[in-house]
Amino acid sequence: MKRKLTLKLIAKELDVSISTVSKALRDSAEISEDTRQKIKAFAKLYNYKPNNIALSLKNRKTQTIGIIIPQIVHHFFTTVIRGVEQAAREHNYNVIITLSNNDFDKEVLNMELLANGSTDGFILSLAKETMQKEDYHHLTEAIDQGMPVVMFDRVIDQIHCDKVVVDDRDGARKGVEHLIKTGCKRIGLITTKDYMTIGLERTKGYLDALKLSNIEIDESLVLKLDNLDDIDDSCVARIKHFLKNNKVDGLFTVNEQFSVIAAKYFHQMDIKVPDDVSIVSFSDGELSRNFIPSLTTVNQHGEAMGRKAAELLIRKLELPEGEHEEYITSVIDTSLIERESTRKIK
Amino acid sequence: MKRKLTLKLIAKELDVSISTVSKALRDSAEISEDTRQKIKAFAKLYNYKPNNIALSLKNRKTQTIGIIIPQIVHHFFTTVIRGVEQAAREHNYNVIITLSNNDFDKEVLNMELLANGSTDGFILSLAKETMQKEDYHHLTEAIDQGMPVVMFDRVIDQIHCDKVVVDDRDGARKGVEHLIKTGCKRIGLITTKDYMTIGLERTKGYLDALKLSNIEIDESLVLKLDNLDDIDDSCVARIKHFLKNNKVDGLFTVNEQFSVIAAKYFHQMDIKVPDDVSIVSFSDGELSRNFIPSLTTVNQHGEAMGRKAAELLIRKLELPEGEHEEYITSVIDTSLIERESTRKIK
DNA sequence: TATTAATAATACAACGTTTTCGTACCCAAA
DNA sequence: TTTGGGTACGAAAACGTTGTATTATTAATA
Repeated sequence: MKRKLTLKLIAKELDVSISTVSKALRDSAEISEDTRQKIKAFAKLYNYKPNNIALSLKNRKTQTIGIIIPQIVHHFFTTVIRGVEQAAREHNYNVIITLSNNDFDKEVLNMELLANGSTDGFILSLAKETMQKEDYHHLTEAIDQGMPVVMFDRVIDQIHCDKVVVDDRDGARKGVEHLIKTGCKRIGLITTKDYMTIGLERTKGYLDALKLSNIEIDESLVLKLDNLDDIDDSCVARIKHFLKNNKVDGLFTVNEQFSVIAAKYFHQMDIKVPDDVSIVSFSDGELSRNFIPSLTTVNQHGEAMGRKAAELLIRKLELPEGEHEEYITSVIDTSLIERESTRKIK
Repeated sequence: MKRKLTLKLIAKELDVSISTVSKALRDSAEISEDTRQKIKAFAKLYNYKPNNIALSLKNRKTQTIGIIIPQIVHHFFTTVIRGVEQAAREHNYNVIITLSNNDFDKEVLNMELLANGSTDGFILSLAKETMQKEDYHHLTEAIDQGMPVVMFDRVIDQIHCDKVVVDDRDGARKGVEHLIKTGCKRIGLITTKDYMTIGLERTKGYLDALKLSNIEIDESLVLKLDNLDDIDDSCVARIKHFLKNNKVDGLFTVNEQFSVIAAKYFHQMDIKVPDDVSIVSFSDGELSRNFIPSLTTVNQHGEAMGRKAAELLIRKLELPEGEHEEYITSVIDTSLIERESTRKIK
């Protein structure tokens, strides 16, 4: 490991003081044209770059915002990140990302890493395990310490901070209503256990849609699974079992994966999509787009969420010291993307 | 923004010196049991956490390693990240990620962010645009400055640093040989333009396999596309056009997406996979696994790559000051995952 | 010639740590 | 009473910056 070039080193080399070097490089008028040029030339030659760590310490500001997300494979999170990065760039902030892998301990660790100096604030979506445990001490701690936090997507009410959520309930309603409009009568739902708030909300939307169309609710058509991110064999088995025992002509699932598993099952059983059964899933991703048939989905506008989250965060960051604003929960709308897994509306 | 608790604040509050607080918190024997307890209790109560920035500055070490990757949606990169994180954790390093989005400027920006203090070293895979431009000044600069760098996957020879690559050529050979073994005679290749080294290497592997089996090489069966990550309509059109004009009974593609596009076309044309045409793609991901039929792929062992990259980096980081070791290029093997898009070997 | 004003540079403190070195105090041994 | 040596703490430097205050030098004015 070589030693990096510092102001001190330059100063010594050119036989001037550190302050002189610093000022010359920042084009201060205090320094004579001569010395300034000399110093700048030297710095350029040896490629001097100020040390960010020192700057952060001095300014008590890092100009970076952190993102903590459970998983990165999801197309949705990718779009969120893009949104955050756009907004960040516009306001001259950098972005770094850490993954919790849906693991509680890792989430805590990452938060501590980001909260203890590396970032000015962060944006996070909770790990599944965290929601299961209902242990939010790391969050409240960070917030109490004055670290601005914005939660998105997987949000919980008990934590007081800015939030950006998608209108899960309404999105699910839209999706299910589309199934109804295209002629489905017996609509199944594959969702997650209720501790996942987004699953819960989407379930509500499903129920809303049925009620609005005066379709009787049949509890046996609802499957609540424990697993959201790591689809395993037992999960696949349960879905197949569910579909075998409950004939449906429409299916709404709270994520892509569930839909794909179902579609594979239908394909295997020679049940035609969308003729025999139509499918709509929440969350638009690569799978939905590329599947045969391509899947009709409820799109979450991740980029808009990311943007909004970053803007909320930056607004907090740039508040004058001591000032404080009310927390906002911003609701991002959804939209239906019609593809081949549903019939056309006549 | 509230002010965070510091040693100085604690010292003032308890009317001792900063040194005493620091020592007490680190359980120094110099401090009496009494004072130590008092200070620790106070720190705990108000949740004192040392400021990482200050520590980094003092120690001239951040204990974090950075990852710069072009895109995050790819399952492959996710597995690499996982590998890096595992190795990092074992050696007590943190990991932060930034995305270049295949954009040259962004790659440069991110490198500067990470190189100027935020990390002790980084692991990167080049952006497509960077390879196109062949402008590597940011890399050489960082390396010259003594920042340890490990490149993976998308690597170029001209840069001197540790590297972790997959045996692209051999992997492609394996894939194409599998097609040959299962009875394919006219095997097409969809690859990228030659500036993408990985595309080039995989093309070589394709040629190797044909030569080894004494199959004549037909240039018209090779399609070189300009686009690797952002599949657009023109890309889809070119693939369809290619497949329409060149009847093949086997197809090898350098990534999942190309295979999926081809498979969709075959489905549309009522060409059966694998009966009429078999498909093998490089890079195993979610798409391959979930497609109908699921795709036979050449798996890259991303996790192993990540691990290796992190280990190489950390080894460099922990080298005593001034010492220097030879650069290593580590080649990670591939393996074939047989699925439904190829026929069984008899 | 003495005073003032401008110019050009430097010293110093601060950001939050850790650590080395000092030092004040007390008690025992000489 | 002096010396020696623990014990318990504090002062200060260092990491790399920046900005304010200060000083030294020269030029212009009274």
